[in-house]
Amino acid sequence: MTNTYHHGNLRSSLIEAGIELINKEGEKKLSLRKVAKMCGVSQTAPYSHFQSKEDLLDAMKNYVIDQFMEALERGIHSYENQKNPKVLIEMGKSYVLFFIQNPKYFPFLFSEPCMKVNLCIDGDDSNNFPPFQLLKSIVFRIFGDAGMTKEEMEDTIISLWATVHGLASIATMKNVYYDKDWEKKIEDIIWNK
Amino acid sequence: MTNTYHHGNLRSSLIEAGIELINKEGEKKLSLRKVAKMCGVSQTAPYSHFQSKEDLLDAMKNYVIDQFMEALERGIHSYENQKNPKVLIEMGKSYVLFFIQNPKYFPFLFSEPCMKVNLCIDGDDSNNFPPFQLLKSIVFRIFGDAGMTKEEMEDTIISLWATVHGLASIATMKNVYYDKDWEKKIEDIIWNK
DNA sequence: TTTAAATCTTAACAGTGTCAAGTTTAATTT
DNA sequence: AAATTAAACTTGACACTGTTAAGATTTAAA
Repeated sequence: MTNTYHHGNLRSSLIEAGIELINKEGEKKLSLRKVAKMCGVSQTAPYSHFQSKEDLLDAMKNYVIDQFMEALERGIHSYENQKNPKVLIEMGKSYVLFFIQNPKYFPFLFSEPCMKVNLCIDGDDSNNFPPFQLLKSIVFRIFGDAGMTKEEMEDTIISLWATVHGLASIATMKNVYYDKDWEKKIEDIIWNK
Repeated sequence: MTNTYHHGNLRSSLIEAGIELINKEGEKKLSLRKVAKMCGVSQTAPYSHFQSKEDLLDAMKNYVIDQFMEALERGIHSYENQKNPKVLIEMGKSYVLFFIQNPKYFPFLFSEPCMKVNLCIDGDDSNNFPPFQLLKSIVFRIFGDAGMTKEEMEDTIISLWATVHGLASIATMKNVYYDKDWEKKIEDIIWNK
């Protein structure tokens, strides 16, 4: 049939076209009208699937977060013994590496984050930013039975996240010049903790 | 005289009005026209002083960087012995504290930075991002004569910056919930390095 | 088969950055 | 002191933006 009025897959197409634009030109140059045109659809068609531009951006972020979580979990499962503290190092490496491989995702995810992050040790995790929730659960799994106090675990969690997140931030800043191999340097630094 | 045609101070007024807007509503809601209106001047008047909106934003960032540098230097000089490694901790605390006190400045300065950062140990520092140049020079001053290799110093510099920058990033994310005292937690974490 | 709902369309609105051309004031030269 | 030039501003216009309103087309439900 030659029906071109209904796209069929517009919602996910818009998300993927949007992410393509993010990787090409960054969030600042992304416009709803461009994304719509990429999908061969009128300017206002997206409003059948998203309340606003911000709403589409949130959906795109969730799409990226899913990929991010998969990368983190691949790193974590490189050790069979899930109580080996080395899994934290692998997670950290995966964290930084994901953004080195997808530099545009870092400012996109973290400039105006779409999700809540609860740092409190006994805080509600059900709506927590998934990567952070994952870090929290792993620290608990490794150190919870090992006599570490809650306060020490909280310090560990925040410190780990700060270091790794800071490394990712530096490694992906487009104005940072560094002539050596980031991956190696990051491994060095994470190991020396 | 009743001359209101020439503003007299427009360039700096635009910068300050722009920063006021950043603090009120963030960079995303800042428009050239709003800033111009705040200064009681027409939409295109800013073009006599800045080539583009981006150009004004860069000037605003440099204005903020000056304040930032002052805060860092106040922290550094809390010890008279400038070779005491504790000055690095004071610098780190000042770094994070500056952004806790001015949360909107963090995404503003680092989302699309206006200056180059050269991480290479022997790199050219003349055009380097001033706060980073400062960190580099202090690490050199403290550890340069103390038998530390260049490679170790580079590790130290990147690691310090990553940790402190990561802490600032976390502490200022508007979606991060944390019910305790950030300043104390940051002190804990920086000291435990 | 009619009705309702979902998905799309065009037309229009106010707001944006920026250019072009002209006006007013200040500075410089004669 | 007068004339000229340059700097700092103005209005008007352009293409682009997010978003709303009202209507058209297709699919799903009754």
